[in-house]
Amino acid sequence: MAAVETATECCAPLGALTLDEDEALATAELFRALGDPARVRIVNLVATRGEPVCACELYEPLALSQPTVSHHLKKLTDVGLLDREQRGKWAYFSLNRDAVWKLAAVADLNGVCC
Amino acid sequence: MAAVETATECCAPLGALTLDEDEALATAELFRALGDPARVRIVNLVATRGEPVCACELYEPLALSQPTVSHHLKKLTDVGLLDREQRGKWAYFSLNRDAVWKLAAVADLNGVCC
DNA sequence: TCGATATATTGAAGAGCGTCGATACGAAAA
DNA sequence: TTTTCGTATCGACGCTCTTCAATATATCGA
Repeated sequence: MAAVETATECCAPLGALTLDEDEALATAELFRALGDPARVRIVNLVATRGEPVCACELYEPLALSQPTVSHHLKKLTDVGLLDREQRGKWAYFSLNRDAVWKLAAVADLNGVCC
Repeated sequence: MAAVETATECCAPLGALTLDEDEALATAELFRALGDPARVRIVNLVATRGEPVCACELYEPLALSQPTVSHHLKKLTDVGLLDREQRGKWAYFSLNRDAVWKLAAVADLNGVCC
C-alpha cells in the first residue's frame, strides 16, 4: 500500500494536456480497481441501493466466499471509491461521492477529442 | 480473444438497475483496458493530439520496447477504444468516438448516487 | 526480385491477481 | 469472562499480465 494513497486524489484525466508517470499510474490504479467483474458488481449493488450496504449482504449475490468479498471491498476502499463504516460488528459500505465525481471526470474524454 | 468482441458494445453502466454476470464482465474488461499506466499514457497521447498517431511515435515517450507497445495497442483496439488505420507500412491509431462516449457513460454514477 | 523498414507474433521469465480454507481479530451477548 | 458471530488477514494455488529478445509478416523502394 502506501505509495499512492487514494488514487482518486492525485489521478489526472485521460485528456489532460500533460500527464506524467505518477499521474498515469494513479489513473491506471483507479481504473484497475474497476477491472474485475466482482468489483463492478459490488459498486453497482452499492450504487443502486441508496443506503450503505452491509458486507454480509454481498456474499450471496456475488457467489463468492467471505474472504474474497472482503478482499475486493478493501481494494475499492483503498482506492477511495467506497467508504467503510463500522456498525457494531457489521461493516457497511457506501459510495464516496468525490471519488464517483472524479471517476466520471477522469473517464470523460469528450471535451478533448469530440 | 473472441468471447466478448468489443467490450464497449455490450458493457453496462456502473449504475445500471440490473447488471448480470456478462455485463459486469464486459464493463470490467473495459476498465481493465485502462488499468495499466502505459495504456493510460497511450490514450492520453492520442487524445491530446487531434490527429491519428503513428505507433512509431510512441516507443520513445513510453520508454517501452516496440513489441510491448504493439501489445498495448492491440489491447486498446480489441476493446474498441482505439481505431487502427494502416498507411503503407505505418500503423496509425486514433480514439474511437463511440467508445469514448460509452466509457464516460459507464463511469458516470452521478445520476444514481448523487 | 531483393533488401530495408515498420509492425505483429511467439516464447519465456517474472510479477501480480483472484480465489479459497484456515485462522486471527473485534464486538456484542450470555 | 466466556461464547458467539461478523469481518479481516494469512498462506497457498493457479491463472493472468507485463515485458523483452527473437522471429515472422508485410510494405515500400531500388
